[in-house]
Amino acid sequence: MDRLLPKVYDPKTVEEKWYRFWLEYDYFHAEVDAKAKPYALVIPPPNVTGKLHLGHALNNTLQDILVRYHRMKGENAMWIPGTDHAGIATQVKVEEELAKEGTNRQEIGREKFLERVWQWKEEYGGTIIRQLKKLGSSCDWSRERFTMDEGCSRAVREVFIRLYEKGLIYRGSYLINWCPKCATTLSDIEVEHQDQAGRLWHLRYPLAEGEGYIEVATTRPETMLGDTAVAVHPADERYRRLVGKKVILPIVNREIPIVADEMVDPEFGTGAVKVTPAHDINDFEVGLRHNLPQITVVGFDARMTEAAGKYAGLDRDDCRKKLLADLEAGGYLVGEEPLSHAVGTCYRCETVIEPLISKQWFVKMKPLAAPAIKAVQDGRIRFVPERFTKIYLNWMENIRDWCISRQLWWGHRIPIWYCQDCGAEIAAREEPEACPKCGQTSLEQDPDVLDTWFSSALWPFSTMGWPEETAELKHFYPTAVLVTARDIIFFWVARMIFMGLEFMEEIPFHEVLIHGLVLDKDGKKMSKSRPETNIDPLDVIEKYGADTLRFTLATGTTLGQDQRFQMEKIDGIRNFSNKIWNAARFVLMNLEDYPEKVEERVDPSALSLADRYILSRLQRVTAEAEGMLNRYDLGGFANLLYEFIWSEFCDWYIEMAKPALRLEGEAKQRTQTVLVTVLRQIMVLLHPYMPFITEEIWQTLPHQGETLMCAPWPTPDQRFIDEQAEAEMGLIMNITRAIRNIRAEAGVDPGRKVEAIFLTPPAKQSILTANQLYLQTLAGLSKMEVRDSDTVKPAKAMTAVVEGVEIYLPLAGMVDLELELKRLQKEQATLETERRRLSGKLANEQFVAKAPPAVVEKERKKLATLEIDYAKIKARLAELSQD
RNA sequence: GGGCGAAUAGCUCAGUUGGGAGAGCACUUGCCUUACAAGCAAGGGGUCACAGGUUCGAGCCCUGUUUCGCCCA
Repeated sequence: MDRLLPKVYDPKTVEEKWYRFWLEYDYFHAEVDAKAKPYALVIPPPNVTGKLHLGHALNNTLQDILVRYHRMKGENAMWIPGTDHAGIATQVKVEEELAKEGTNRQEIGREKFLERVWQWKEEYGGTIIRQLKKLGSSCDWSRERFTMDEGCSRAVREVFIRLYEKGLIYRGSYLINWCPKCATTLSDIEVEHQDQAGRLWHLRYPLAEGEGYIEVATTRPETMLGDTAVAVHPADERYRRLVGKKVILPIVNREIPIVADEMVDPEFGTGAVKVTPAHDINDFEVGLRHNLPQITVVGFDARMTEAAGKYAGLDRDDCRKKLLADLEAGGYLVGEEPLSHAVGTCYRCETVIEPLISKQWFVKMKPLAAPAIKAVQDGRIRFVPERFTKIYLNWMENIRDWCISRQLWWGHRIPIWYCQDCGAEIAAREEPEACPKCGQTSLEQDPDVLDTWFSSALWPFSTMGWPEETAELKHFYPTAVLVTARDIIFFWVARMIFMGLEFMEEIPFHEVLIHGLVLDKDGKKMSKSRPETNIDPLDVIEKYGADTLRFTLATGTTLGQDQRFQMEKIDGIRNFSNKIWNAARFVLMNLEDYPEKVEERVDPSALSLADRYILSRLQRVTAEAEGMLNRYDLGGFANLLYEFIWSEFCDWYIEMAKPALRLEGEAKQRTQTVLVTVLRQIMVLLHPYMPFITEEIWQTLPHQGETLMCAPWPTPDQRFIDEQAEAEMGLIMNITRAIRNIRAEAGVDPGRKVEAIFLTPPAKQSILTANQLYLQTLAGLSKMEVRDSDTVKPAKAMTAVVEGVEIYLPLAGMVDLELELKRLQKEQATLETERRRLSGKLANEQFVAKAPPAVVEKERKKLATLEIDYAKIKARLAELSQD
């Protein structure tokens, strides 16, 4: 039987082998099965703009952990993968490519351009899928989707038409956010507010009648060309008498009214503001309330329009300079002050947004938001961590209508046609042949496309075949949990919720798991502008393996908290992988004479202390680990397993198994059985985190079944929970540590075996004698003697006291009296501090009266053992001082 | 301006109903001990940001302050 493994774990070949194996046997695929408990996830579809980054790696690792865990629990686990067409982002990328070739989209035309984008999608979409596979993601690849594939597109049209027919989609002229560089509208949340150092200019507008003026403050003087009023707060005494009067707009010489509106903050600036309804959202609303004209002075190209008079054609920034000069010359500019203020910028290209009035398509949000608010309020959808509930609700409760049309070519074309003859507006699922009103055939489709997030909002049900009433929808919808980062709660999570409720009449998922971002080693966001901070997950996988990357990311996860990514951590987990590998090597090396078909039921009545201890701990870890998974403490799980494997299984149990394996017959076989049992169960528990190495090892160990990924998830076996074994083992461990400590401090050569004498109360004698083998091996003892406490103490020896057991190491010729005194004095001091603390606490009547009895009892016991150890150390010190 | 998060060992971070301050890395010392030197053993290192309060008892709960980060307006 050749089961020997190489000394250093090589993830590369192993990972490729098993992923191919899983695919070949179709283990990732889930069928609709009415008898099974469904567990469905839909992937947050990565943008086809480029490659995956570490944030994606984290996101998909967490999802894969959950899916694999639930699959092993016997649930019908299904994970739908896919990608997002990412309208603006992708279009920009392809346009950049065209620019390099010396052309642009207008030149090659819409059709050719779209062909190019599809090519791009094929290339990068493919890359993303390959990356997900490298990571080990157990997605059902037969269900892979794309937000612009035929099915999703059909769902988009269906949703649009239904909302349109319900009156929830409308077209109208409103102030929208315009990105001059991307040349498209943006929704409110696609505008990012950046604090910039700006200026606040004070301008004087002369009153139309009589002397005097009103002073306004503005950060955008160039828009004054489009001013149609000045506004003050109705309660502002300073201006009360001016309300209703008129001022002359300088330079332009237009007469505009002074109006009173609650919007104005009397504290800010001069308390009087210029009103430009065509270029500011607040002003726009003031304009509507007061019936003010809208004069557009900045155009779609960010240049001044004809309405700007002599400034027409100037760039908005140049216009500002020139205008300020003119205002100053005319005596209208009375001052300026520095001001830090938030400027709206495009979330894709960071260009300053121009608010403009434009005719666009909107979704009416209030009726859709109401049920989406309720679903979260009444707990049908739960955010994890809980604090994100408030963020969601706050946004949803203050939601404004959603501008969904984009002046792009890449996306879902708006399913509206305009009759060129009668002007009718026709909403249709498929291209209509003739106008239903006038019968003419010259129809033109709206040139715009829909916001990318419109299609991703449908993802949980469009991927399952909606609007057909498919078996998938019946079985798998709603999905179990949505796993995502907090930055797309508004963009995506919120919209899926209201779309799901509207069209499926059911929530899209029961829980929303929000994880943190992956930051660089300095705690900053990784960004494209600082490529040196960007770590490519594929490079990490190439060098260290996917298991290591996954475990590193998972172990750093605390609910909703960001994590820094550091290569030192990767090294540590790589070492952990190797540790597991070598533990498996050890077990396999010791299975030569282990019968292949051995009955592996461990008999609890015939086990050594070490066996009982590790089996008991295994049950506890199994129980605790599952609890952690169920409350999404995925980082806690990783740390628990790390600690259990490295320190309890490897450092203690395997070390104790070594002498046991040198025994003959049943004793040896029992140890082999326990080693195999524990290691195999560890592989099962760890599989969702490290699918590859665990499968490799599991397959090499005696096992049942074809693949670990479908092996049953273990439940703790109460029969093996053994408090006594844990306590006794604790004593053995503490004694071992104490002896090792003495040896190290006395400078005993590590290879040298020494003699030990234990003076112990009768209750603990049998524990020591029964576990002689372990103590001798682990502590390096040549022989050991166990005596009653009250027998004669060895004279020249190093000493320690552990839980009432006195340890004497008569190190012939090596006992340094001074050193020993120092050691014992230090130990005495430590015990003394602790003893004082405890006795003080217990002397406190309030504590004894008010603390829970269990706590008091615990402290009493602690003090009791402490007192004994303390007394023994003290006595020993007295003895030594006498000599 | 409003909201949220963070502040714990030199560094990065855990710490789940309030009851013994922990891990990894780094550091010191000694070991190639037949699974693993990507390892083993032993060790040093903390006013839990600050100030109050509640409590028998606070890293944890309450109030306020400071610094950093994020979101919203």
